[in-house]
Amino acid sequence: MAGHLAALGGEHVPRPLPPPGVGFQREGSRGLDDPGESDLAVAQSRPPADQSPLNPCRTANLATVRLVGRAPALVKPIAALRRAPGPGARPGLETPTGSARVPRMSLVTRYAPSPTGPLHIGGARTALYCWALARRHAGRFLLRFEDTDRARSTRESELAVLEALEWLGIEHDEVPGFAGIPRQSERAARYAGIVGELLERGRAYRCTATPEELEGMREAARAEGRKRVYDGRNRDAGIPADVGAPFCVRLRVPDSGPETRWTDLIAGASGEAPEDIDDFVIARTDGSAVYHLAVVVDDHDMGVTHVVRGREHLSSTPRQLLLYQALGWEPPAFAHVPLLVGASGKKLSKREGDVSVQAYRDRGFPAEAMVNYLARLGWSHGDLEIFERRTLVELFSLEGVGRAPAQVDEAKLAWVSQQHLKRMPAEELAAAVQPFLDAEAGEPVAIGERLRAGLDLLRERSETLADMARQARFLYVDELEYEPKAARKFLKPPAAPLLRDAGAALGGLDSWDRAAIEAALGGVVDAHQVKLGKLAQPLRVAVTGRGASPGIYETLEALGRDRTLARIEAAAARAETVPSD
RNA sequence: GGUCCCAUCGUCUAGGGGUCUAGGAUACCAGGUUCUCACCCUGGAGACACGGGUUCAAAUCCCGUUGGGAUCACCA
Repeated sequence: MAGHLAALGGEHVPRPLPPPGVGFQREGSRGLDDPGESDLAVAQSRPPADQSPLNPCRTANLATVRLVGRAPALVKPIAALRRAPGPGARPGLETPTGSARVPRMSLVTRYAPSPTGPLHIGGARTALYCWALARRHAGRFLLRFEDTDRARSTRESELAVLEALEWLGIEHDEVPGFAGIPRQSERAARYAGIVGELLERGRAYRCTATPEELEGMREAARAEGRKRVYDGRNRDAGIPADVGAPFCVRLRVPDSGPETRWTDLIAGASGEAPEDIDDFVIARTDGSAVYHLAVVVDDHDMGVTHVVRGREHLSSTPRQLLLYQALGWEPPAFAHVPLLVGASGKKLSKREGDVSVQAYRDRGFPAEAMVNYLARLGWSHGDLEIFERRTLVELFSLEGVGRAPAQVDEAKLAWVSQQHLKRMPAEELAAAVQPFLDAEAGEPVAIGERLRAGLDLLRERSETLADMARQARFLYVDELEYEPKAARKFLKPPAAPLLRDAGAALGGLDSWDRAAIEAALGGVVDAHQVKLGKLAQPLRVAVTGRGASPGIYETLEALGRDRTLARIEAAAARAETVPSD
């Protein structure tokens, strides 16, 4: 957090890059097939010993140890990867021979949001993929704010985005040559210089066409069925800077040429015929640069090698390619991630409810679960369903990303969340529930040994941290409130003697542990000649106030002797006074 | 409308000509376990959008149709 925020302030905060290969799987380090205590890599439904290529638990190790590509036997022929025929072989990330176009060690990705609101989960997923790709290849993951929309961009949103990424554990690296996180709004001079250069070299020209003229051209183009709208009237007019009329700057787009086609790392062969592309504006009348120019210049200046971004940018990529060409720069590799859609099947929007990362955090989904779910939404690796960040970094590959849009399914998110809750280390779990506990209690709650034990019992019964905090109420509130329905059903006169005897048996215990409690209650059950349920249910309501809870023995153990006895007494008294119906 | 893209159970996905009467996960249903709830276990139902090709053989390749989406700005 500190790093992020300081960086935002524009100060240079050194964050040394790890040496190549450091940070993940290294030679000699523990392999994935060693079931470590914190490793969540679980291939559902496959025996652990299975060595099929689908089981990451063994084979993936080969690929990561030396940070080279997958073992040759496991990698599909590059050509077959994405139905990407024709020229421009897929820029291989995983070629075993090491002949990848981009040297692996220098792989650089970036996430470049417009700070116009909170980070939504679609953006978070894109950032996650960028981050995972960079980490997987020991490269760097950079951040940049595209805040040229001055009206809608706010510092507050920048903060919100940073906070969301921070929470998700998506850490960005320092951008070489920049102080803090680059903002487009601060780079106007650089863009202007580039525009000037393009003008000088004849790759761009000034155009004085008015909005009205443009409107006319649009109509004409439509009427004639022409693809290009701009008729090129000022293309060769050689309009000087001192025309005395307002002008914008347009790029001279070639009539033909291959530079508008590329092999997208996710979408496959992509592109558009150059003759369909207008001489588009690169600098507005007020001299400011247009978005496409800014991205290209920024990505180049930041040394970005792999542009991983949302699918909505796919159709503007040809124009950016044209810019790279005009500038004489080598374009990066592109990977366009399919959109995330809501339950309606439409693009994610406010209509679907609050889909911001913050909203999910506030609802109690652990960050690890969000990362897991989001990563798995559109990306897959065999049957792997539950995994942690570390595993994602070891296994992530653009080849595993699908091409179809994905829909958010809260039911599955809930399941993923529960799986993480079940396996989270105690320390982590305590830290994660703390805010929910406090909120539920209305005051700070201290997590002692007892409460921690109680939390443990609730892991497999909770889908979210909020859920867990709610169920744990009986462990930390002084005044127990009964669920009306449960109390009506179980706290009745016939239960009173059972409760009193249980209280007496429990009160006479020397040690307060599960075994002793079980023995004591067993005695009561035997004495009354009833089944355990007859005692367990009233007891459960007595101590938890609810009809459902973890097993009764461990519940009492976690609650502690004093509270247990007091609550049994209170419940027995209540049971006696309630008229039998 | 132009251009481009996408299409396997409700959802996320595996699949890349034969190994597919299509696998896994989730959700759903039934049963088991059981002091409740959950977890867990077992079983069930559930998909190649449609139509043509190519081929001895198509979920897989080609064309078309349908449906969905993105994008077409001196927005980002």
